[in-house]
Amino acid sequence: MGLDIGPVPVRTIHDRRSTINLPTLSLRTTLNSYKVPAVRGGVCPVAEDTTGSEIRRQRIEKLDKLEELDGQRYPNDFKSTWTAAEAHEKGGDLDTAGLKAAGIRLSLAGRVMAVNSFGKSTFLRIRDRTGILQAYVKLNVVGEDAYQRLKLTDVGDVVGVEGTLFRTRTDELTLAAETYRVLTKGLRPLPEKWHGLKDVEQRQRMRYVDLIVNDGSREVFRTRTRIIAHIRRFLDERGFLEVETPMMHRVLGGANARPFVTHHNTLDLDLYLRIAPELYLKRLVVGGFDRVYEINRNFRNEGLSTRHNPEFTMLEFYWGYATYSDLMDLTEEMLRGLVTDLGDGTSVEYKGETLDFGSPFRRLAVCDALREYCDASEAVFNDPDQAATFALDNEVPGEEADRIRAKHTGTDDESRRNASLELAMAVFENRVEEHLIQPTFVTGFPLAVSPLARRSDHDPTLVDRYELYVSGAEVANAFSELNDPADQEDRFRRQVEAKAVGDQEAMEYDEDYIRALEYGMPPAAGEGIGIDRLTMILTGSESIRDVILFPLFRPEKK
RNA sequence: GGGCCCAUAGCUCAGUCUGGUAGAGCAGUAGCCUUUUAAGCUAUUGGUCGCAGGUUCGAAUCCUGCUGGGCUCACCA
Repeated sequence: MGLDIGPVPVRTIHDRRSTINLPTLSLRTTLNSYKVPAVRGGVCPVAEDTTGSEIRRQRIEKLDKLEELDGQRYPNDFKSTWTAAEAHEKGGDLDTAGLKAAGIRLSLAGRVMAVNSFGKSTFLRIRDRTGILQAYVKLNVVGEDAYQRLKLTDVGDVVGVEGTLFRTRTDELTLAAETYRVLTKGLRPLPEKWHGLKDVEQRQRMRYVDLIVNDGSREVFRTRTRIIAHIRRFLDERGFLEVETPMMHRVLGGANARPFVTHHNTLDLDLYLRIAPELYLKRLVVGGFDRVYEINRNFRNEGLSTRHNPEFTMLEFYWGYATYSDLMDLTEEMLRGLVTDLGDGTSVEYKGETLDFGSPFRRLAVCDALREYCDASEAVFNDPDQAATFALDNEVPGEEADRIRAKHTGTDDESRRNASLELAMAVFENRVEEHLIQPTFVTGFPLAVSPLARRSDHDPTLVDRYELYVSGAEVANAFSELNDPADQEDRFRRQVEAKAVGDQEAMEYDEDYIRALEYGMPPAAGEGIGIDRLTMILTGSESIRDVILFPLFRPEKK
């Protein structure tokens, strides 16, 4: 059974503020020195949390002592001259004598990741956004006060060090401190230095901690950004214009999915969070931006899984005077370039398979796939009764099969074939997708499941559409666009009818979009690529939550 | 929503099968230590064993329910 929850209202911040309870602040009453700033609007975001209270108490005491030494608790006047990476660049080629001669001075700020103390001298590993540089602090060099600050330092604090570069006995480039300051005292201990933070839930709920301690996690999100930057560059170079279209829609459309609903107070207007930007981007093609793209969020009110987050990022782009066949070539070129740019070579290891992006991608029609993987007979594609039996044999729920048949009431050959193909499509989703490991363009989609795609010139029951599958998951969906307003009107009507027989994911009739098409949309082809899923494959992540910085979770219970 | 699995110190984990005073390493605290890098040595703090019931003389351990999470199925991209 599917999730049978209706549209979920999204409350505004204003609404939530008026209903939230003021949490108690345990520390405020037990620790005089824990100074809490006033919070606007009387809503304090600090919830009661006694986690590691003993350790926190000790660290707050250290913070007090630092204030006694320095006159303030959280100084913000420290400037680092170089990053850790720049220090390694400047000093990396010099040996002990060379460094002494060069006398390279710098100041560096970052988080303390490890401390090795010898009483009157101490090594610190300091990490900034670019990497790690070791610092060496000696009592007789920095003086009593600075060394006292050092003794009040814990792993996890943010510090600032100024000094010159030298090499240790083990030949490690190190900053010999002349001054030492604690910039931000960490009140909570970092996870264990060797095993790190492994608990999946904690890593995702407290991403800030995950990013501090897990190198792999930082790398995944850097790679995600590189992927998006690469795609932008690729499209920009080819004359595509990046735009932003509305996230709040009055008419549901552009995809088949269940929406979130929100509300505009002044206009007293219910709005959907968009499930796809498609219909707006194609309005822009009408407007003359015939190479246009958007990389942004979509929202779908459906279940959560390792492949689904309620908000996810899509690239959608539209290319005037091109066809879905041109798009296949462009997509291959884009992904091949991306894989080459990110790693070495044209293949990617994912879930124990070597995915080959170097060779031309396989192209496979839906019907051929069903013949190959499910032994479908010809009758399955033309006779709704045979198709229904085929569907039930392949674990399509009877309820779904009935609903599909109810949408196709005509008795002519074309209607019968439409019904058969839509049933066959359900089997494809159940039985074929999992086999499509290597990048594969699946073509020959039924018109019945493609309300926005251009009808095939060779078969009126098919459309010029493909989906790209990689590692058994849909990564892209593309088609030659339907720009015949009369045909589009007819397709919208069918969506409305489908909604009437219980298809909760069907689109609504979009009058304004029809009007736009009546002004004339140039022939065009468009594609959507799931950035999260692409990132999963290119970073070796098995869960979508590993490539989304802050995935949706149930609220933490107190 | 169904199935399987998990929840013990700030973190990583033993202990559960076979019920008998709550354990280790790291982190922390107090010392020693001026070239370490999972530094070392000595001592030591820290737990309502996810929550609520039940069985029992006695429950981290057995039973039931609940909460949160993971995988998976369904829905979907």
